[in-house]
Amino acid sequence: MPGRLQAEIKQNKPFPHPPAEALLSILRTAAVLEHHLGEGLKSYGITTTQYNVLRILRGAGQNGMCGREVAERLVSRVPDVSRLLDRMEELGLIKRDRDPEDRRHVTARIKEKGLAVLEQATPELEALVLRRFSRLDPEGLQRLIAALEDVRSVG
Amino acid sequence: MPGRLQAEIKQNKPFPHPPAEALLSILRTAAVLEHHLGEGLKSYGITTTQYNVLRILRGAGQNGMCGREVAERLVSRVPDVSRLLDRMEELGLIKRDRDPEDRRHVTARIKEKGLAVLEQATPELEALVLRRFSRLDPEGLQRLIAALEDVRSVG
DNA sequence: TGCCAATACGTGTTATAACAGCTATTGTTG
DNA sequence: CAACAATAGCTGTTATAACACGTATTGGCA
Repeated sequence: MPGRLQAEIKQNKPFPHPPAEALLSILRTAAVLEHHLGEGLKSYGITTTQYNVLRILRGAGQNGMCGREVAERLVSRVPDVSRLLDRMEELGLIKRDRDPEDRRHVTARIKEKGLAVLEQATPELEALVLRRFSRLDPEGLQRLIAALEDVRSVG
Repeated sequence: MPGRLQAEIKQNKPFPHPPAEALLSILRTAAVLEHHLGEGLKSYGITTTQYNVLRILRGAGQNGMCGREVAERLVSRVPDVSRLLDRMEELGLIKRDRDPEDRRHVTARIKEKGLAVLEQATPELEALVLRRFSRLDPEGLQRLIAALEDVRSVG
């Protein structure tokens, strides 16, 4: 079998070595998933990054969280959290207040509208994710997770 | 073990279910790899997307390739190939000529400078990739590739 | 206390991604 | 052959990512 990723990106030559194929597999799969998730969220008017921020802030509850903490918890590094939160505040999804204890911090909290969007969008995303991974059994999932963990932990 | 991805993104609660963890693993790993590759390419003045285009055009040889074909072969979907190729032409990496056979097509070809950049950058990237995947044995690599293939092929 | 580094944000700017719409060229079909 | 659809590419615009730098606030230390 010539490998389906080769067909997907219309590559004729065989891959020089498996690590390169694995690399491309990861990048391409992530691109596909990101695109798919983005499409699913489009009707809610938010991006995947914004969805993640909402989940993070919901997890923080009424205490809220400052911008740096949000940035640390994001899946992919975002060097411009200020304006990301700006936009979300404009959309009415979150609010921000300067922390009176340490006036350098700005504490962000999720608002009702943000919670509502999260609750509406999540079931759809869950279903989407379940379908995506439906061909992998529990053991396959764990192996996949562990392998990716190995890739990241090399640094 | 509480799972290292949870520590990485400072998540305290356990993941609701393995597919969600797998999804985040893929997205996060891709982000890390993309960033890492981007850093490696920075000294050559090109992005990972441009590097991919150079590889694609080198593969096409003197026949070159039209923009639509390049787009199809890219790892992640790029809806704006015209300006991507614009920039690469400005950098002197490629050249473009309108195809006299079918004047709708614009055939792109790699230039000497593009080949030179490719030859300089590739060994560094290869080393980087090999190190990244060094903790996976051949079987682990094949399983990873197959699992990601399963995820993509659900559509 | 006064200086200085560190921290957390904000801002300015450029580059690129994403989306929609437009033009030129070719193929198709009545 | 004329009209029309399909294809390939370009352009305009907005939004976002990425980077560098500036500002306010705090904490540490001589």
